Amino acid sequence: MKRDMINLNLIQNPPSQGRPERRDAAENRQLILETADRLFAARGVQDVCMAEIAKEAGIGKGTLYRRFANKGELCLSLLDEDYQLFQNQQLARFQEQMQAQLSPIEQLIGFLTQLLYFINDHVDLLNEIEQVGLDDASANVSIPHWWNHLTIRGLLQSAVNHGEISPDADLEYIAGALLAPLDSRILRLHLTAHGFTLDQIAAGQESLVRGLAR
Amino acid sequence: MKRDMINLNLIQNPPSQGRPERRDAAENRQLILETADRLFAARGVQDVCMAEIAKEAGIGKGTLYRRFANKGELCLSLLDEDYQLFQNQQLARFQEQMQAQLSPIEQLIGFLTQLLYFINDHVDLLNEIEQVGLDDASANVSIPHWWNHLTIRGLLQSAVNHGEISPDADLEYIAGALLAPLDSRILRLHLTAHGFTLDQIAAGQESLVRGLAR
DNA sequence: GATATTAACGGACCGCAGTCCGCTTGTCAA
DNA sequence: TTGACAAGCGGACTGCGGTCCGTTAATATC
Repeated sequence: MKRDMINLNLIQNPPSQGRPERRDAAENRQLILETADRLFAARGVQDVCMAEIAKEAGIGKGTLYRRFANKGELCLSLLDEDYQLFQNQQLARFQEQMQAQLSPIEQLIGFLTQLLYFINDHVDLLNEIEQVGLDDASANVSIPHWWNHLTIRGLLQSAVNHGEISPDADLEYIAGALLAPLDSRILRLHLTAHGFTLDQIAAGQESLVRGLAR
Repeated sequence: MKRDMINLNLIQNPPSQGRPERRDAAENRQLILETADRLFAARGVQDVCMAEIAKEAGIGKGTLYRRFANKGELCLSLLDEDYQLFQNQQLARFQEQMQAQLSPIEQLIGFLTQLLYFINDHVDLLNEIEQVGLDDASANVSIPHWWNHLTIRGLLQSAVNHGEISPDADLEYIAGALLAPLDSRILRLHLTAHGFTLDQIAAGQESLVRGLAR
């Protein structure tokens, strides 16, 4: 069975539906992204407010919010490039590993490790992204989250097909449970309050996944 | 080996250190708790703001914040009674189950299920509690979280001693990983966006725990 | 090039969490 | 009873995320 691993790519950098942005609007989008990137790098995502980004970019707050509905969406756009790179790297890895006949369980362990490091590298942006939409019912979940979930689910399904995991397993939930400790808020908790190290987490993940295989 | 399961009980309902509260202060604390409880019940935790609680209680905002440093702390106090009840119930359960010689793994599954339902019943309060302190480095973690973690860890340790789990396992991390999907924010995500049911989650948890046992 | 249309723009504005500080009052010792 | 003082008190204030709406200007059509 083929896994559904098309690069989703529908983060909303250019809105891509309706007619294209006016030139000034497109310029501002770029300007905002560059400004935000610079300010975030200098003083941390948490400590830079939207008004400041607008001011520093020399535009009004209304303009900023016309481009990006909220801080999370801005952060999502900022993450976009790196995340697409990550997706493509993983896709390439899967290709190699498939040819090398690496078992799905091993692939899953590898993916979770890679994901762990990626998330750790972008905790602050992701934190802002995940903060958004606690009331919004659906659309609650950021796009990266869904791709991660889908990928893990796909690997689990492969493992079932490969006989490594019982066909009775609830793959949908297991994927969610494996992903939960990688939520940026939880990860941060684990790293700071609990004092876990990245290697420790990677090892722990691995042992959990191995537990799934019989 | 005995598990460390003293009822922590040090939620800060009366502050319990330093001299006792002045009478007016204690009255206000009660008044605030009752008012908040009523408003939250009527319109939801998220939709009631601190100013409204103060106004409805007929006190100033400063007074409110003198009693409770932030909304999360207020919610924690509101949760206190129920949570202590929960703790005691679980402690009693463990007693029974120990006498019935139920294996630690089974006890853990039972505990996680009970915890799932408890958290589900109090998602809104917990959500507010967990929102707090993303920058605070330590003290980040709410007291309930620690007790839950400690309890799970204790049960895992018993399972190791009982030969159900490999002694090489990283119990500290595993406890964290099992608890992660029960974080109120993640649980809410799972219930709404993913559409998981409580029974599904309980079953999924159980299968993960069984996977840990060899 | 003139004109209409439609999106972009900017900044005043709102609501909420949390802080500050000058005023008031309970409590305890004399 | 009184007086001193720590604790309690209230509400104006700040900062931030996000919205609104009157004004401006880019494009499309003639």
